[in-house]
Formats: sequence, structure tokens, C-alpha cells
Amino acid sequence: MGTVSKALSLLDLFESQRSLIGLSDIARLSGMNKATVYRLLTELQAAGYVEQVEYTRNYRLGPTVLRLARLREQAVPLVEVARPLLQGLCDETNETAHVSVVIGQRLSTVAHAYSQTHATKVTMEDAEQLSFHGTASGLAILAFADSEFVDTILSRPLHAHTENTVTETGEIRERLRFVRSAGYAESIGGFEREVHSFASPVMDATGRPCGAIAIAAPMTRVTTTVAAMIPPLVIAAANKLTEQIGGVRTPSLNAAE
Amino acid sequence: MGTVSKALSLLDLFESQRSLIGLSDIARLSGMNKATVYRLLTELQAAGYVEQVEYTRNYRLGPTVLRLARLREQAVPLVEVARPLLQGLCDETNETAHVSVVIGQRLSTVAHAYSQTHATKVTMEDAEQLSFHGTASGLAILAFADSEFVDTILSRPLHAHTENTVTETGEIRERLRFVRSAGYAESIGGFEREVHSFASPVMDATGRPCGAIAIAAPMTRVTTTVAAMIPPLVIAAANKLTEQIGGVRTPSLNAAE
DNA sequence: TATCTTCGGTTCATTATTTGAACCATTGGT
DNA sequence: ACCAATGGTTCAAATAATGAACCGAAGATA
Repeated sequence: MGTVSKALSLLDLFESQRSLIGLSDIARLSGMNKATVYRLLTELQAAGYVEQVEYTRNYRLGPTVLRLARLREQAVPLVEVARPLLQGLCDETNETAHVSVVIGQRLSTVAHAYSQTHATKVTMEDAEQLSFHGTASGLAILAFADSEFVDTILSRPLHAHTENTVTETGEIRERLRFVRSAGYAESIGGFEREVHSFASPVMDATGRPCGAIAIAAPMTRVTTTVAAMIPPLVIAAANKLTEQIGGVRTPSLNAAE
Repeated sequence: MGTVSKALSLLDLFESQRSLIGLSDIARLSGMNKATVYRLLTELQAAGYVEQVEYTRNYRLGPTVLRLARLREQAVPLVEVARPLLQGLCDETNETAHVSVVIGQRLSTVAHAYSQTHATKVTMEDAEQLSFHGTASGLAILAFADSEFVDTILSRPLHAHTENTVTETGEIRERLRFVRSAGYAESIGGFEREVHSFASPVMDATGRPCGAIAIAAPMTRVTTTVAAMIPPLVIAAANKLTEQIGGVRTPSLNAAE
């Protein structure tokens, strides 16, 4: 791993629940030498990727990431395009809708919309980082990904987030076959207890899944009626997003339409 | 300059008008050796900061920046908080509103809102990167920044963007005094011909200006009535933004209220 | 008040990484 | 058939990263 990768890996230490970190903590968390971390942080800070809060001298992500995100959105306007689609899904279902994207071997939520009608709803802040095997979004992506990618993901230890998480690779692959034919994936409490979610993949220009659009509802609200109504909506939204970012749907997904 | 800074500087080559760049171009633009650039890009790509488009093998910014921007917004929700304020300004003035932030020694627009009522309006896409001496936003920030920062900015060669750009440091400093007392800055065609803009600074938790909120209008629409109506609105919006991100207004700005 | 620990930050000789000229294979234009 | 680009690769030489030990300051403990 080169120096650049080491520096960038420091940025991954920042999470929703841990937005401010001190030098020594960063050294501990990363397993690197304090002097090394300090030098790397100094470089990251000079470029605005992190900044130090005045008094505590803790570090947090800096404003440069906003600038870059804006440029990325100008090139590939995923979030901007997704926002109205999410709002639409939200209005139609009165449940939480979100979009997640594949980043390397991780799955990260980049936009969401909440319904106003229910007092209880699935919140997203705590679950920015999703697992592939435990979530509807992850399964939707795996179902249409290269077998090489699927193998990589499934060969890692699969964490049982809840007692409902499927961690047996044979059964997961079985489910992926269903997802491929149905065009959407489902997770019933597989990531968070009491959350039932539906997702459909978003494709990039090469026809590979680059993300997924999903609806997450409290399990108790998903009656058979609701469970029948949601999938077509999610599939339609995902297809629309694929289309609008210049992606191409795979033949099997077209068939599912 | 360390290796990390070099790698990060490659990301700065991506702009609105240049979102896709090939390896050789990146090498040329950065002045680095092609082999070096390739290795750095490979590391950036592995972390998702850039990605390669399938056929052309050109590089563009990757999805990781979206993830980081989301985390940054969770820690310091500037854009999210600014959006409704911008919309409000827009509705009140029927002109383009935007927020820019200081990143090192640069000024970058991170959010904007367009008015729907006028067919002609000031567009932001082409001018993501602002100058301090030529724009209302820049002047608003300089007026309340450390003298050290002001000296640094003003000691660099000041580009005359238009024939109305003030590049004489004496006169700029003169104007900054007015900005300090008025609480807002003005630029009449100093950055783009035919654009008249007004801006007020946004402060961080240490009382230093970290950005500015601005309104940009076609010069011809800024009558004396309009010119009298806009400043209080911009000042109020900037103060509200400062407050909501946990910043503190300087005494002089309170006085201007 | 005295002591201990931890903090952010710094130093510098050792070590490991980055660097770049030259090189491929491939593609697109003339 | 040729030329000039392109993205990508190699390896000895040059340079940068590394980390143990150190510093002063700030809390915590007693």
C-alpha cells in the first residue's frame, strides 16, 4: 500500500458517529505511527480534506469534499437526479427511500428521503455503510454484478447483523437467482431488526450495477398489500435513474419490466 | 510537497468544463511524469476518488467524494442548512443566490438556487472557482478575515477578470473598510461582465469568515430600488447561516444588523 | 500541591518508497 | 503503410517516508 492510500485510508476513519477524532486516536485506529499520521494529516489539511477544530485540535472532514462532490455531480448527476425520484417513492409509499452506491467493495448511502406521514420511520443516519449480503440494496446489486465481484464479496466472513441475516452463501446465491428474475431484492430484518426493505439496481454505462434504489419500512407496516405494491415502484424508479445517468439496463432487467 | 499532496493536486485538475481527462493530459496538466501520474491515479482509483470510464479510459471523479461530502454535511451541515436560505433569497429577489466557502486560498461555490421568474439569470456552473478580489463573496470574506490572510491574497498577482475589476490593492483595502462597516460587499461587473452581486460573510465557530452567501443579478436589473432592497436580505441570510452552523458573528457584524 | 498520564507536535538517522527515461503494444489519423 | 498519439510498464537511481524517542502543555489523580 502506497503512501497515498495510507493517507486516504485516514479519511475512512470518519463516520457519522465519529466525526471528530484526535491525532492519537487516528494513530490508534489506523495502526500507524503518530508521526506518520501527523504528517499525512498535515498534507490532507493543506488540501482541505480535513480541518482542525480550534480548541480541541480534533480533526474532521474539510470543505474540499463538498467542492469535489459538486464536480462529481456535474459529471454524473446521480444524487441530483435521484432526489425527485426518492421523493416520489416516498410520497407513493409513505416510507423511507434511499440510494446507495458501490464504492470499491463497500456500499454507501448517498441520498435519502423521509416520509412525513408516519411518526415512526426507518432513519438512515446510523446506517450509512451497508452490507451486501444483509440488505436489499446489496442483494439487488450482487444479483446483477460480475460473478467475480460476487465471489469476492461472498468469500469474506459474512456478519450476522440480526438473527434474520442470511449468511450461508448457498442460500444467498439461491436468492440472487430470484432477484435476477424478479428485478428487485428484499430483506426482511436482515440488516436491522424490524426493517423490511425492497431494492432494485441502478446500472452504469457499461451495464454493470453501480448502486441501488431502495425503500425501507418498519416490518409491521408491510402487509401483503404493501409488499405487492412496492416492488414495481422501486423497479420503475431504479430504471428511471439508470436511464437518466446514461446507464444501460441488462436484458434480464428489461424482461422484468 | 509530499506524495500525498501531489496525488490530491491531481484531483484539482477536474473542473466543470473538464470532467474527463486522459492519463497523458493529466501528466501534462500536472507537470508530472506519466509513470508517476499513473501510479497515483491507480491509488486514487482504488479508493474511489477517481474512476475510469470504460472505453476511452479517461478518468473522472469517483463516488467516494459523495460519501465524504455526506459525512462532512452530517458534521457541519452547511449546504443542507443553506439550501432553504438560498431558496428564500431567490424567491424574495428573483435572482440567483449562492454560497461559497473558503478552501485554503481559494473560494469555491458549493450550492446555488436559481430563480424561475426571469428568462435571463446569472448561471453558476461555469464559475465554480471565484476570486477574492473580483467578487462580492470574496470581498465580504476578506473584510472580516485576519490581516495575514488578506495580505497573502492581495500580495498575489490580481487578475483583471473584466475592465471593471479593481486590482489596485489600495483601493481594494479602501473598499474592505466600507464592507466592514456595512456588513455586505458589492461587485459591479468585477468578475463577470454584466453581473452585479451582493454578498455577506458566514462565520465559523472561531468567528472567522469561512464563506459567504451572495446574490448575483444581471446588471441592468439592479435599479436603485433593487440595490437598496438586496443588502439587508443577504446580511440576514448570512447571519442566519452563521448561527445555524454554530458560528459566531463578530461584534462589527452585530453592529451592522 | 505534587505526580502521573495523555495530549499534539517534533526530530533525525534509518529505511523503503517514489521517481522518470526508456520502453511496449495498441489505436486513430493521414 | 506510415506516423504520432494513446494507456500502461520496467528498474536502477534518487528521494521521500518512517518511527522511536523526545518535548512542553494540559488534565487527571492523589
